[in-house]
Amino acid sequence: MVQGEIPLTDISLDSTFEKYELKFKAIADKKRLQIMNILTQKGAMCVCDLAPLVDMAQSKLSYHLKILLDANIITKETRGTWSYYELNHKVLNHLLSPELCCLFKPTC
Amino acid sequence: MVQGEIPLTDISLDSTFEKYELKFKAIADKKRLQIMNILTQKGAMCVCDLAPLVDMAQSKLSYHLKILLDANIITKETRGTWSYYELNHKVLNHLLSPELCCLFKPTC
DNA sequence: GCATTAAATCAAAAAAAGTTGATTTAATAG
DNA sequence: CTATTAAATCAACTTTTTTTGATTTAATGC
Repeated sequence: MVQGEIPLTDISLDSTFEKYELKFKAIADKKRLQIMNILTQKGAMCVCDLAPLVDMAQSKLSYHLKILLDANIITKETRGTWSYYELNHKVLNHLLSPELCCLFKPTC
Repeated sequence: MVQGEIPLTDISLDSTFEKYELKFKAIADKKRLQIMNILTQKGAMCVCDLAPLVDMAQSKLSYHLKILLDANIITKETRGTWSYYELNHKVLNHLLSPELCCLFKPTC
């Protein structure tokens, strides 16, 4: 492509699509939606307390939490030996319809 | 599990999560988001006209369109030898935030 | 009928995502 | 310092998804 003809709009759309691919991939999983739902009910939780609730081995759960964390769907706060994970409502509200967001609000 | 102790709520949540897994998986892909964006601009399109725009072989494009169609993100109407695909705005509006839906509206 | 075009489908291969059990890192308590 | 617990990471493996090129199905025009 000749200089000066770079389609700036397409490039930014492309990185927009990449951004949402990451986020939608993170929530495009039954188990991760279940994790999100439990975090909705319980607020912040550590891996060791979450594992029995979702019936997952620790390493598997850490793997799924990392995917949600990398997509900014959840946040992490480490206190001592524990890591507490929590839903990132701001990002979810930006992403999902109000109707769907209700799935991730304790009051709905 | 003993009869009568079936957790109805969890079962329905489970099928809810499965439903959204399918839908989010469909849109959790850069190429499919690009297809959706082009359908936003152009309205209904047939495979043969869409293929060069997204720079994809016919079989590959048909594969991705089928995934979007199965998730009800797009609709299909066959006229003669042609199949016209179109965005399903109703489903998208239910799924995505108004902010995000703008990505898939020609007027935004 | 035959040739042409559109699009779906198929099977094999490649790539990506998820699972498993073990190991590592790091904080805490004794 | 040692033992214990929490959680991340790793490597091998399995499963799922995507890609590719070829084939099939079906509609149209001659």
